[in-house]
Amino acid sequence: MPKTISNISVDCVIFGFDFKQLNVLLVERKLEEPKSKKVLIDDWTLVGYHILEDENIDNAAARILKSMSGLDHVFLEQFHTFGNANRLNNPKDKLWLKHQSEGFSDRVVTVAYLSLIDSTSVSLSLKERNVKWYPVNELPELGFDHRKIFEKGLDRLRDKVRSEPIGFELLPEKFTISQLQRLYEEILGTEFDRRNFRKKVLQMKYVIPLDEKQKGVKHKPAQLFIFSREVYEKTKTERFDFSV
Amino acid sequence: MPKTISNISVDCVIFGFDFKQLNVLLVERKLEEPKSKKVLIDDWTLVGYHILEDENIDNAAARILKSMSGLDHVFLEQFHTFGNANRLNNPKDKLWLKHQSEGFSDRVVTVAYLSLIDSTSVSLSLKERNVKWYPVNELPELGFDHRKIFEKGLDRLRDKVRSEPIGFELLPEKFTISQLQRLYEEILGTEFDRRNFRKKVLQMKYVIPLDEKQKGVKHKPAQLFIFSREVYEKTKTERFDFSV
DNA sequence: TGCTAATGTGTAAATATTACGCATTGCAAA
DNA sequence: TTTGCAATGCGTAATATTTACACATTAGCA
Repeated sequence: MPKTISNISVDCVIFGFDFKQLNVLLVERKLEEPKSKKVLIDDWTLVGYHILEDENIDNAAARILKSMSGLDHVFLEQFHTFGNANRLNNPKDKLWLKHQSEGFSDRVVTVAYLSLIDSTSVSLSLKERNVKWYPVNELPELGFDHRKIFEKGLDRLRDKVRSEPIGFELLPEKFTISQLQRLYEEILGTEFDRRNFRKKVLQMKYVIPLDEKQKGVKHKPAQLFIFSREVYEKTKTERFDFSV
Repeated sequence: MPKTISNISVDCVIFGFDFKQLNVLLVERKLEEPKSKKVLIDDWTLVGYHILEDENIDNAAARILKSMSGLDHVFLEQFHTFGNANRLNNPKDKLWLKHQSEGFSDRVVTVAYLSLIDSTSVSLSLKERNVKWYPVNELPELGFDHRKIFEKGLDRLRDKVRSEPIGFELLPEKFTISQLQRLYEEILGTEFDRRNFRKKVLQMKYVIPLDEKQKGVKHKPAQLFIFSREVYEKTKTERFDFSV
């Protein structure tokens, strides 16, 4: 691995959706006293890493995302940079950094990314550290200033999902209209009328009905749809709008 | 001046409005061969500077903005971080950096800020370098990757002005409805129907009519209004919307 | 006094949003 | 085989919002 830049890092707020809840991907941060095995730190963080010399920041984020999820070419977008002088100054964080092998600066600026992935297609590669999906409203204690970063990422998702068709990134390629509705309701914390929601979606020419139905459900199976970015780009004149 | 961090900077895209055009504040970047006086570089850049050790990034931006405009407590918001490995690698930029006294890294990540100021209240403090307002569609050649930064800043302004009441930041405290309309038309590149625009604005309870009229115009003087952020925050339930 | 260049107001038509009820389908239990 | 369940799929009326558009008013200035 080439050398990293000691004072610049990237953190990813990676969202997934399991048809019930909106989840975020976290990594366990655990530190034990070598001899006594006493637990010094046991909390969670977003996934992140320092950027490499000669590496574009976007590429650093993509690298980290791929190493965690195995996924490439998914929605990944910078949303904010956190660089307060004291952001790594609380005792636990200092302790953690001291125990890391690499020589990190004590003043690190981190560029935060928002990522949306189809979590049904991902099996977490656990590697040496514990990685887990947490529902966004049941988060454990987060290290560093990651709570703040997470909140801002969620805000950005909520903002953006209303004006751009990025919700689809959280669903499998083929999805039903109810699944899409549940997703939007989860993200925005609202409820839509089922019939009006359907009407609205059917107007979007880039949400394309398939000749195929849902399987393995114990009720009337719903029709499946796909999202076409190509059609979306072509017909962009109509404003995308999922306002509450 | 305390020491700066060599690989992290801040750049500000500062917008102003002169009731006709939307302008951006630029600084001249000029370099002459010491002996022959041959002009090696003569172009323009956004205003920016490296951050100081122990200085929060937001504070660095505020410091730079104040040093240029004399203004404090104006609209200032981070919008994107630019950190491609090669962003300062073109010959002119390398030459410029070589001639700067301070020891800058050749890999600098810059955090870009969007600022909106009432340019009618500002007299530029020229200092040692030439500072000028340029209409956003008549920009001169920009150094570094500042063209790209500017474009993204303008995009952000256009986005944001439609969903949040930030346009007022570009106007004097007291303004007429036509001035507000011209501002929105300039930013969004559209035209609004005068009567419908007025109707819309008058519905906003946080745009408050004064018992005072425009002076020094040679036609029927218009009523003056002020924007009240306080009232806005209180009545935020209604969505702010200046969609095209 | 009259001209000019803006401001200031109201209404009808078109469009978009909301509210809401009933028939249909496939599975599973009786 | 029938019946009940749970969700899908469809249509219409009421309401709210947006758009289009025309004429009277005011202050400065010639």
